[in-house]
Amino acid sequence: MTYTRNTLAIDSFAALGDPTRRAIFERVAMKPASVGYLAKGLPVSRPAVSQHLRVLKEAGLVTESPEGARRIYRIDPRGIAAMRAWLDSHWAFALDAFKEFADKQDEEKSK
Amino acid sequence: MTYTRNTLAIDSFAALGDPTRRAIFERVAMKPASVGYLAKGLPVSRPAVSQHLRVLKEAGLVTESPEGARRIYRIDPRGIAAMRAWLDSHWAFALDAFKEFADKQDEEKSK
DNA sequence: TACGAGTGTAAGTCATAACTTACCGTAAGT
DNA sequence: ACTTACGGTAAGTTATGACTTACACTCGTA
Repeated sequence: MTYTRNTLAIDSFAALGDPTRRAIFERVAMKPASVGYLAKGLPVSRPAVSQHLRVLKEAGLVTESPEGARRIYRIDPRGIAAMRAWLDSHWAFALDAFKEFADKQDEEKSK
Repeated sequence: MTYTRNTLAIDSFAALGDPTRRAIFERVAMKPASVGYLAKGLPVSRPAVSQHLRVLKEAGLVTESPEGARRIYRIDPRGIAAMRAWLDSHWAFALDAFKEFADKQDEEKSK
């Protein structure tokens, strides 16, 4: 069952929902890194990191660029941009709706 | 294994990673609604919706307020705010890092 | 107080996905 | 060419979580 389109933002949420992937993403965001380097600092095997990086790549959150025998992973602005856009589309509305509700609550109390 | 704190933003990503929960959240964001009302518009049972709402509530994405026999769910700005903050903390850096990398790529090519 | 509407929770099932080990390909150095 | 470093993929295991049905609770109304 699919409820909506906008696959980039969607996949990004699912991708960052996993704690291991979020840890990998944060490390890559701090500094571009290879698979082996990332695996050394994490409690999972190298193939696991490799698999997570593929998911992050497909979600538009990181990019891969061969550098000799290694492959350096870097942060990709597209995924973050898509998520920001999705959040912003709800943000203003969320504030309005909540404020209106809060105001009504106050009216109830002061009756 | 837990990698980091900031549980609100973290739980929010995991919560919105599920397509059914994202659908529920989007509907609640558009208009406050009861559990039964939401269930009628979705391909899952009412208890399933109830369980999803609990996850969304614990992630700070919705609030619950009894209204007679019903419980009305509304959007909660805190979850979205936490996610925006998390994203923004990576956003500027992502752009910088990516731009720098792109520039280097250009230098390589023009050698 | 009895009843119907609305909802949360418990328990169990099943699909998904996160992880492991084993294997194979590719690039650089001797 | 051989070897070593690096990393993706396959296959299998296991834990997680999304879903169902059954049950219990609360609130308003007759």
